[in-house]
Amino acid sequence: MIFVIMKEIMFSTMLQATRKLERGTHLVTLNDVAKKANVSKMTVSRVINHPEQVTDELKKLVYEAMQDLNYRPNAAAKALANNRTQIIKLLILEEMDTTEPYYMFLLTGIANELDKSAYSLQLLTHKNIQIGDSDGYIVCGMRKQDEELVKSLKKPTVIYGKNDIGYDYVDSNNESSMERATEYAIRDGYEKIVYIGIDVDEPFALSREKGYAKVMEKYGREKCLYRLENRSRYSARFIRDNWADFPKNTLFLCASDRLGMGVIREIKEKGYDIPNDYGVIGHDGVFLDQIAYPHLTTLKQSTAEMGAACARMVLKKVKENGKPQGSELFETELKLGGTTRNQVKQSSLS
Amino acid sequence: MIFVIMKEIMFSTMLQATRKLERGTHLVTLNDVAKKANVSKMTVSRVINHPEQVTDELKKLVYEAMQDLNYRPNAAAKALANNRTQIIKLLILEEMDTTEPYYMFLLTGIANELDKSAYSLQLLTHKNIQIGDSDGYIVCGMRKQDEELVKSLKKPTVIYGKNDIGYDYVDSNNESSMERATEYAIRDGYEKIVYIGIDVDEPFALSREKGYAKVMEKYGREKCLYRLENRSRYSARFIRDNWADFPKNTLFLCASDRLGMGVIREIKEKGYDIPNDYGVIGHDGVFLDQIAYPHLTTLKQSTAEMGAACARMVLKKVKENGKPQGSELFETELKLGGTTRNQVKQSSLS
DNA sequence: TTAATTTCTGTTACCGATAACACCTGAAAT
DNA sequence: ATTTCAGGTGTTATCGGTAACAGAAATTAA
Repeated sequence: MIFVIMKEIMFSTMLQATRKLERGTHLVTLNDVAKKANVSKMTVSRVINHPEQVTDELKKLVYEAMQDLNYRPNAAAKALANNRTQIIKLLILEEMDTTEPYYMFLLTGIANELDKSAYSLQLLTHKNIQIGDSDGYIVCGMRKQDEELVKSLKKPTVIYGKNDIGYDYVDSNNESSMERATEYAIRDGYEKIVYIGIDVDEPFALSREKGYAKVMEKYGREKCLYRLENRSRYSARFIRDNWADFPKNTLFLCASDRLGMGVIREIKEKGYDIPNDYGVIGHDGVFLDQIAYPHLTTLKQSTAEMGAACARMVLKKVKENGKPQGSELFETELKLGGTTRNQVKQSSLS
Repeated sequence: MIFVIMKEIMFSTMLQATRKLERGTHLVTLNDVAKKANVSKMTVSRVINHPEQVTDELKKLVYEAMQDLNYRPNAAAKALANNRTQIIKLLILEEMDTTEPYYMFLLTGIANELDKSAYSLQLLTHKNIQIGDSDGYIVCGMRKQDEELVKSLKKPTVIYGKNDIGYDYVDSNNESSMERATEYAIRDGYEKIVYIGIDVDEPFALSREKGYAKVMEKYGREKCLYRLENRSRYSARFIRDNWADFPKNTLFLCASDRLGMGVIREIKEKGYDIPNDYGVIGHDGVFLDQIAYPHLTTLKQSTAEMGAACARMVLKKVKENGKPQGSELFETELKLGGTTRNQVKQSSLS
């Protein structure tokens, strides 16, 4: 602030109050850099956007000038000239109050990455879908019924979550995640491994089931797979209603921490010990696992990193005029809590 | 969208491919509206920004033209001309993984409101404070140690949360919130009301305590007030360690749902009944109250509305060149769960 | 040595909006 | 009837960048 004020005083003292100064205070422009480096502003612009077209010598001069003046490009001007908006819209199609709070981490990851490219974010929820101008979209929580909407988007789009409609996406490697968990459960000495999945016909749910099924077959264990709505009271009720089917030394492998919490609650209610009598493993590892008591053993997603990856992917796609980017899968981390016995050497895991 | 395609076809058919069309596709500009309405673009601009300077007759023409063409102002151009950025930065100074997920709701509220004014959001966290260009700031989770940082901001700033440093803010009415809860607890027949607060020296914590204290005095009850770090394991341990002090028919009034969860857990652990033997009331009502079993009776904050209010306040402040806006307090809603007896007629509450 | 390229840099026009100014009307004042 | 003035509208320059083109210098080819 002091600097700004000083600058203003200096100028008005010099009676040089140009229109530019009256209007605004953006300090350093391309022009300033250009003057300092004794080149045209086009050259400076090239150094930034097409450095290969500029001599090393000039590039050096320009870089130094930019450093000295602490040049920061004006996103609005850039946007206007490129016919871009410098905005990426994030569509959240899920009800947020029924969902776990990992969105916040996802958002943080996205936002930090966008910032680096002077992009900003607009958040749209199912309640507020004003598909205005933007350079691209990131879509989360997409279900089958949202496909039409997503297909109607006219700009580069990346989906957070595997999908069947050929869109570029970023996701956790749900299959390998559950493989690892199942393997761990078996090695941790649990006899029966019951899978409690989420009752939606979506790729993420199917992948998780597949991971479980694969390892159970590999070990010749009997599969035991259920599907519930993703709410702790349903998993609690499920345990209560089917208690006879679950002998001691059973582990419940849950497709979400939320389901895991219901399971824990009900086992404690029955007076059994976790992890000795029964084990529980959840999935997501964002928040609920820490709220649970004992802390849930869970598969922790790298939510913020995945957000960053989404952002990088859309931006790249924007730059390359919508060119397909494929997909990116992130491994989860098995985070041990107090709901498993944890007698396995971590190093012995694949 | 059909409209878009048609328009493109029309133009190319007419072999009128101007440079504008080659470069981009922003459809309708001020100029287009101006032509359609037979006025200059300056008039259109005035209709938008200074309608009082334009005849009703022309205004009508212009509005119609805008409607017909579905005109959407170009935020980048506007930003550039006004020497603005059309960006508001949100600073989250708290660790998000120790905090409840209400930020997501806050964010939604902010984002929706900003959208309406073609503003977008940039999210900054304590890990990533790149205070670049923006027109204003919204700050959340500010603690004493952050005051310097906040004071160094050079643009209109609104704080989410009451503060002592004279900044405009939006917050829940924490005092009246706890007054209501205390009153309710008493009327619901609990003999002893224990307050479990959060151990930070911040206005929100103090206001909540004050609300409790006030009503306890009013009813001539003995105050019993503790402060803990905001984690469920601490409140659980606290209950365990001081169990002797809590006869049956005690209600624990907690400054957060998180603390409330620890209390519930420990009471259940001891084998007592909630809500008959003991009562629990939490605060926040964003997410954890629904995870708790039984559901927590809590004071639900209007988080999204407060977010919207923050956004409106910064935008107003930006428009009015930083003019102070005062503060805005939102009442919480007493949301009854299974942790209180709920024998009180709601209507009898103040 | 001169013509033909290639490589690099500068000039111009433009993106879509706005403030300042110029101008033009008609009503009020003299 | 002429001057003043106010309100209402159009013109111009500008915000800070970038693409397209033009032009100069350095290479290469002949």
